[in-house]
Amino acid sequence: MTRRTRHVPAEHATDIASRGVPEATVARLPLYLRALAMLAERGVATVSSDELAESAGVNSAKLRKDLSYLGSYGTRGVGYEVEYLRHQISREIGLTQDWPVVIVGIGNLGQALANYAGFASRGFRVVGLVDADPTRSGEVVAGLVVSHTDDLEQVIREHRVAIGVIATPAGAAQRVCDRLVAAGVTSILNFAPTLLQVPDGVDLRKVDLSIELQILAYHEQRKNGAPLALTAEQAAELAEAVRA
Amino acid sequence: MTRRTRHVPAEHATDIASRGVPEATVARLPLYLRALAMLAERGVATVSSDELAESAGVNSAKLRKDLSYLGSYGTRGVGYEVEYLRHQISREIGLTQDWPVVIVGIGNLGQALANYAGFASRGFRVVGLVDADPTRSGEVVAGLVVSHTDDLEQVIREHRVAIGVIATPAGAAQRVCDRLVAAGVTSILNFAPTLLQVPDGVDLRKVDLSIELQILAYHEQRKNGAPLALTAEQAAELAEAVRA
DNA sequence: GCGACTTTGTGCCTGCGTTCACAAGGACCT
DNA sequence: AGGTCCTTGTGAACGCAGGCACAAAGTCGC
Repeated sequence: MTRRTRHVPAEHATDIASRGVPEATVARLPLYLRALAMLAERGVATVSSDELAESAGVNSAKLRKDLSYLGSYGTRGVGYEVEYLRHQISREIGLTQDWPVVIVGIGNLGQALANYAGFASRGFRVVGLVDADPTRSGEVVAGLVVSHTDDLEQVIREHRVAIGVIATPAGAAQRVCDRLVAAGVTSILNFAPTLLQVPDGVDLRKVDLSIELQILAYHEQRKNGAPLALTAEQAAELAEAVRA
Repeated sequence: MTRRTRHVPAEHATDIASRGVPEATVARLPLYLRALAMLAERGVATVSSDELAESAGVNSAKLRKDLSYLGSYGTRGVGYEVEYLRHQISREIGLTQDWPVVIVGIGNLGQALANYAGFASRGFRVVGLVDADPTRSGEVVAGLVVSHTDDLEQVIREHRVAIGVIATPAGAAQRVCDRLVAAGVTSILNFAPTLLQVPDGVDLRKVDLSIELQILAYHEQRKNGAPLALTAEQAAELAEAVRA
């Protein structure tokens, strides 16, 4: 029963519900939210954990446990009310409020992000597009005028931006990161393929496009490729295994 | 000592080294590879686990344990030879061979991926760009001519593509996925915000841009925002906690 | 050649996350 | 009103991953 409580001085009988949601659960809440959105669109009013779990692509026991961290929002014997659950999860993640976001680096990736519908539809509002290239300033991308990096701090303060997205080349990422932090940004999503240093209190998440491909390559190699291209030691070990 | 062995009939004294690398380790190998590349570029010949761990942003004990799954490539009292370790990790992931990749959906994201230098430099070679929009066929992106979706199967067979990248809208993703699988692709990286179904034997990884932002929003809400915007129940619970 | 020093490789412990299986609880029918 | 059926919520067991701390093993200086 004792859940993980962070920076909470005294442990009481029951934790405050909204605290102590495991990180793994938080990462899945958006999945459930999307599944619920699809169900709502189809006019489904009520859904069981089995059905919802299948829509989201997870185990139903895991789904129920995840939801139980948020509270008891289901009805035994019936299931979950789609709209109600949707609202509860949205509130838990913080999607009922508006999150102004600034995107730094308006290359192909930055533009893709600026145009990404998944942001706008979920409480995120891109309020600033910033690029270091002066020739791009003034250009309109996704309905927004691109600003020069010099104006980064102004954009952040003006719109009270708390979340920044870095889509610059690796070489510029740390400088941009430092400036974001200095200007008051406390959550950063980094697409640049480099390790960023942030002070305590700033959340940093990383999306690395090439790492995902490399992981796929690893598994791919182990499927059919591996037996065809053995190293000397592997061949020796395999031979031994077969002999036995 | 007994590591996880999958689909191996008999367990021998020592597992085949290249098997049984934990998934969490596989996901970090690309990190080490990048750190090593940076060190090599700086002319560093030898590196200790402490130094390399810092470059990669992980715990040094974890780094050593990860590397130990691949073999004993270090020298006690000295460290790891940068180039040698780099080669070993590359070979383990399968980056010493060439991986032809096809990208489906040449929107902003698809273009970003096609131009992404991190692919080419690590054994991945984009051999096909495919888009459903006929007006885009013939267009040149990242030095490649965009093909129409109709030619997808031909591109895959011609180049023996094993890895496909889906960067289409959500609605088209499953159809594209099915065709990739039917044409022989066995590893898929999906950027479309939707759940894909693949048969056994096909590896599927997902990158969801909006999920990452939502996770950040969750933590952001819990920093300073939460105390300012309590729900009625949260307020009641907080009051109770303070009273005690 | 030997001892001191350095760094790897790993045994062990701890904690988180997943899954099973079932009790608890509510709806619905009779 | 009572019983049956269904689905949630969760206790408990298990397995993977992370991290400490140390023994093993090599280098380097003398």
